[in-house]
Amino acid sequence: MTVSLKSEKAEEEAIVEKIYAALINQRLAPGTKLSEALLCEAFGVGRMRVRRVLLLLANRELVDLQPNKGAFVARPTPKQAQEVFEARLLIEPSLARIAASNVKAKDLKVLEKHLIKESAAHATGDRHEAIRLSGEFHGYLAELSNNAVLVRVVKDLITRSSLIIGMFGEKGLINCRDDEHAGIIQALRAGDSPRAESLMRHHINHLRNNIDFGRSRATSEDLISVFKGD
Amino acid sequence: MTVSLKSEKAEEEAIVEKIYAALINQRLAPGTKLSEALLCEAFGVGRMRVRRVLLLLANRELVDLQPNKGAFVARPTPKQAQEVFEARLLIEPSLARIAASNVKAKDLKVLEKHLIKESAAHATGDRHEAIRLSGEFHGYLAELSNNAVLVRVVKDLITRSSLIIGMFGEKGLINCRDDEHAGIIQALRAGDSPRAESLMRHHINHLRNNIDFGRSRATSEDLISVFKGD
DNA sequence: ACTATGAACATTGTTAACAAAGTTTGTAAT
DNA sequence: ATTACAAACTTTGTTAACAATGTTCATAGT
Repeated sequence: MTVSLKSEKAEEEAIVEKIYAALINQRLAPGTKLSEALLCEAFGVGRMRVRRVLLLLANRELVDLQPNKGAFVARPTPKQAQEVFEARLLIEPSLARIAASNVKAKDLKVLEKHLIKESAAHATGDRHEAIRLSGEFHGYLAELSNNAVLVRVVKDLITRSSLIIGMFGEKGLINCRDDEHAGIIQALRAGDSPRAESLMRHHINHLRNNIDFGRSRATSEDLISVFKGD
Repeated sequence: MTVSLKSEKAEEEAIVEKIYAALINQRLAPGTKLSEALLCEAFGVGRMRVRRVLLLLANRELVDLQPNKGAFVARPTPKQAQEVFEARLLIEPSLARIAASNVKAKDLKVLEKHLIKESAAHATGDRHEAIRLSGEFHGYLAELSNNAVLVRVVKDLITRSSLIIGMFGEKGLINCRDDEHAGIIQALRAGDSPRAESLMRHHINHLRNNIDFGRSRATSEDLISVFKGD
């Protein structure tokens, strides 16, 4: 069975990653209750494991742990939402600048291939996939820094951004305009650090301006169906 | 209204904070074993509580959780250490820039009072206290951003920096030269954002350059092995 | 009908016993 | 004396039962 050297630690991290993915995909809407029993069922693990996972997610402010009530997908407040984007605005442009001096030919290949997928998602109007791919793009860029600390921070911010978009929606139709991503890739290829930084700054500003921090819309989904494939 | 629950939640966070403080104070050296029984005794709480605290600390990479062996204060690798300082170099100068436009008169008062304490610690040669106060200074500055996300990130980096200094020591005698802090405060008072940013960048560069990433200092573990031959 | 009350139910939180792995200690053989 | 091995001990990891809290639902009274 599962008792092998595959340490329970890794399995636990895998569950965290799955929930991460579900949050980014917006298959788990803010406010959704994450009941222990259902998660045990969904992942086929004991309650203790599930509770640890929930604690970790709560620590990253992705779920809200209410005493004696249970765990719920976090519902970022307008204040928190703005903080997240302010943080991204502070970090990611500098990251893009660093990326422009670190980037290798093979990285550019990966990014360009990714960009094609993004365009396709936009073309077919697959909104969730577009959001997921957009986050992935920003994650790839962070990884070009070769800095695990920054990668971790940015990935957390990206995940929270998905929650935020789920909470507050978007004013416009598009979330990450793929042509802006294309421009950033162009700057990277040219090794033009200042331009990469500037483009990223404007890009995140666009993202932020497209979010309506005013009112929130919360929905709920069924847990079992969300993790059916796992 | 249940008082017990609130206090328990707070109590748990309080334990995390206490260990945080001990790490910053360098009263807990890297590699030190944090046995569950000992921590239960020290804080007068159950084992479950302690395990949760350790999980949270591990999540922040402040402790190393080795399966079936226990929890140990993290021993940052040279690579990790450089990543931490690279991250600080990327974030904190921008933070100083923002702080310069946000700072109020009362904030300046707090910072100046703090600076006096720092000078005193340096004067009396209280190295641990100086390190603690230096970290606190950087934390205060982060708080001027009014951004909980960034505050959290920076405080984690500061705590890890203490571990790093504990691991790799410093080439020079001084860790955070209080006169550099003084210069930053001066720039803040003048509302000179570019200067605050520039000073902070140089300051963190000095910090980093004072750390010898090459070899790690002896820890308690090493001491045991040293005494084995006697 | 609608609200209020309380009992039955379900879920979360805690504790304690148990299992498993690691560590130390003592003994015997070379 | 040193190494190898095994038993006793200690520490961590898991499980399951229990306690406490929250939720739902049925009933009764206005």
